[in-house]
Amino acid sequence: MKEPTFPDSPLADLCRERGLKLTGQRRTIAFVLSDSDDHPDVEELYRRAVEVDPRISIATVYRTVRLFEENGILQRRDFGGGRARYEVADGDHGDHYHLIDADSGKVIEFENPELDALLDNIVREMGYDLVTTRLSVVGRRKAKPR
Amino acid sequence: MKEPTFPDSPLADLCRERGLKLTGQRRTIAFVLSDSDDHPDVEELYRRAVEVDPRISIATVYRTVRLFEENGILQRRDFGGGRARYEVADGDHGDHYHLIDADSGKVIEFENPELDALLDNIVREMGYDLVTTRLSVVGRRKAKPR
DNA sequence: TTGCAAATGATAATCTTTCTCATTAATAGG
DNA sequence: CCTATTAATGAGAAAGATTATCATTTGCAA
Repeated sequence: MKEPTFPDSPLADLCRERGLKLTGQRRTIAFVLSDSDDHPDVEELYRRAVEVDPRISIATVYRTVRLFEENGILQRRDFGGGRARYEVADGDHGDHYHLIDADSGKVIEFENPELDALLDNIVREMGYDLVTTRLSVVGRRKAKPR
Repeated sequence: MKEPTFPDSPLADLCRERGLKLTGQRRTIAFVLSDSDDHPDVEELYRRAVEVDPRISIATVYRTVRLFEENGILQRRDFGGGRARYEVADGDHGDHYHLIDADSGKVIEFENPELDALLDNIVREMGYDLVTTRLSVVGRRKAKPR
């Protein structure tokens, strides 16, 4: 059986750095994730992974995605629709947020330092340190963009 | 069989106002919801509803909760843990948000007009009208509150 | 009060995710 | 480089949450 060849992805390196065993499947999944700039669910990740290496099972995708989330490599998102979706975790810099088009369901990412700061403040004043922010706003395209 | 007697709740009125048929079960569920100030999941709602009127099935709770959500009476929340949780929808005034204790999982509600305004602004500048905000911040209690 | 469309109850079916367990593979040490 | 050990994987079963089915019941308008 032939091993598919592709370079180690940034996420694969991250995986090794965290002391996780870098198996072929994890290498593949990490590659696929590094290559994605959207928010795939597990089914979709599995589809993409199989393209790269058919010797992979959906159970492993579930396992890997969970492992990566526990290790801060991935973040799980819920945009409705019943299945969890994943994206590469933000670095130490600013978080990013999601605007969901109420009609099309399309997900638009945005950043906003002012929002970062305000949230940090609010949480601190309540006596907590901010760990994660899960924010998605649902919006409807304005009828008359001026 | 005896009908349980209790007054129409605010949510029951809302239900009628929206032109939804006010069945005994919906009246019961609305009552239970009006009486709750937490974020019960369907199982928990079912438990509370059965207390009031045992002639109710969990299927109906699922159906009602979905109906109420579609009609803007309830909002569905995801705090992790695999099941959807529900709360009475905010009025036209300010939204409210959730701080989740990272260690205990406890949900703490808060409001913040500044945050309302900022989100509204951000979304407007992206060409959208804000429909709903889903925000929960996960925080960890500070070790040394000064 | 009656008729009918809609809602309900009980349970089957579906969908997503996790678990089980026999097999396979990664890695440290020789 | 080879081997042993320990963890990861594959395939499918199982679990958990939610939705669908269909015969029966009920709200509500006429």
